[in-house]
Amino acid sequence: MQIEHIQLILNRGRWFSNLPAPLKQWLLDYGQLKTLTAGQRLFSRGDQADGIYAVLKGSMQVVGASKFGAEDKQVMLTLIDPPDWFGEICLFDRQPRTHDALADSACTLFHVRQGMLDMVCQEHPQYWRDFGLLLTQKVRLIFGAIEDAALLPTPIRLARRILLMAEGYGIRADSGQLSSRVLHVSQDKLSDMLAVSRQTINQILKEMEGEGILALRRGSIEIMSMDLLRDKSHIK
Amino acid sequence: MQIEHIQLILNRGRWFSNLPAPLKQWLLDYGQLKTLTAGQRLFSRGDQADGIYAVLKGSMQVVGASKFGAEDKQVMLTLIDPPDWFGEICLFDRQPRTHDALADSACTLFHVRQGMLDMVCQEHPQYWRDFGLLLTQKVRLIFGAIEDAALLPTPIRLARRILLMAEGYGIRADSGQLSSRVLHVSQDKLSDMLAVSRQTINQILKEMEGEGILALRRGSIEIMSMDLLRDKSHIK
DNA sequence: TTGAATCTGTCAATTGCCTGACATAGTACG
DNA sequence: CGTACTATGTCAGGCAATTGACAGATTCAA
Repeated sequence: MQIEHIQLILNRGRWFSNLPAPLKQWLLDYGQLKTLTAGQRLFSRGDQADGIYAVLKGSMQVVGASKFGAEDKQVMLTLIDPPDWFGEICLFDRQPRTHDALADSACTLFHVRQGMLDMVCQEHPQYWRDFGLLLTQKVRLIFGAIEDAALLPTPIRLARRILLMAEGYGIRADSGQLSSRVLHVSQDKLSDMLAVSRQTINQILKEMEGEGILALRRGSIEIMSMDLLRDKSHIK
Repeated sequence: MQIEHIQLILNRGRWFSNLPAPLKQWLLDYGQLKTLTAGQRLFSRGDQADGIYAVLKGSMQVVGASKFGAEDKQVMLTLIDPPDWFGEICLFDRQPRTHDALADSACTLFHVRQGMLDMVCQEHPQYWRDFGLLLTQKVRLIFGAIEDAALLPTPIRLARRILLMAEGYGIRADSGQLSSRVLHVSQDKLSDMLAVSRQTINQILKEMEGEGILALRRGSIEIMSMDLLRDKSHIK
């Protein structure tokens, strides 16, 4: 993949596009490409961290697995699409990874190693703030999701989640631009994301299909009316 | 309050106690005391941020309020006790406050203004990393809470929350030391924290009282057996 | 001291969601 | 090409948690 192409993809993300030019250039110079096959594991919870990643192609899923009572539930799965970054928590505290990261589909990642990051932050400590911005962006998203989970009925939460996914979780540089109408996500994964059963998700999706908001396919969802979806989400 | 006393309190927190000495000193020099009466509001969601706070005396509650359907539910309430800090998200991104902050009881806070923090970070940009550590500490706690909420049955979640509160959320410098046996929290607030109804909380607490784990009082809970509580939490 | 407010304790009725089960339809792969 | 696998769609039974209601207890303020 050409460096210009990488740059083009990354610049679509709000975080990267607002970075100071020297740091941008530095990341482009010292980052490495890494490819994963579908289902391949990148790291697991508890692993020693080694840097941060951006998704250039395909998508990654971030999963918190449970070991309680021999069950194999998983939770708070997030799908990470281009051009978003992940793995930045450990950058600061050098503690182990908090989640598992797996390739949802065949992936091309952009990897910047911990040692490299340490170097550049040693030389330009003001960059710590820039990496902090990556963190706060994610923290604000999480707080929103937590409140939704606690306060809203499931159908509205689902509508909001679909809306968020379609709009790139609000962290795209071109936020005003037209959003993607087709989401490649199974009902099964949606149920993991919202921590409700697949049956419940299916029932609500069917309702929304009946209301002309969505069209359901195998492994994907098409948004038929952004306006109706927004209404359902109770967002102005 | 004497500066030595402030220092003594703050040093009990893991974040502050591990700070580089010059930053510690600087915070002590430029921070200001602020007192709140019980119930007084410090800031609200959407407010322009002005720096970070530590609780020296009393306790603060951090609340996310809802405006959905004219209901007045509140969620993800966290009680912040001495010597813990809050308000650090906005430090990085200068965005509005994500939550409301109110005095749970009469409070003495230690306030370091945004302008001051900007100054010191301008001069010593490596301090951004130290403030980032405050953020990651909180992010890791939140991830834990999210997983618990999604995977565990309510009685276990409640046991874990009580254990966490008793142990200062694991962010005390003296983590090995004996934990507080009496928690000053109403059942009502616990229900907000776990996003379940007060009745359910009461029922579970009564069960735990019957098992000899807790003793219930008006406005407070005494832990009778840390070991039994840990068993109930399924934590080794 | 008396009334208001807050917290605790408990009940009954209701419901939203889960578990489990099974049928169908696409997709991948030998 | 047919078998195995995965995802969707749907039903019924059961249960955990919610809502609503009310009574007693403690604290606060007038």
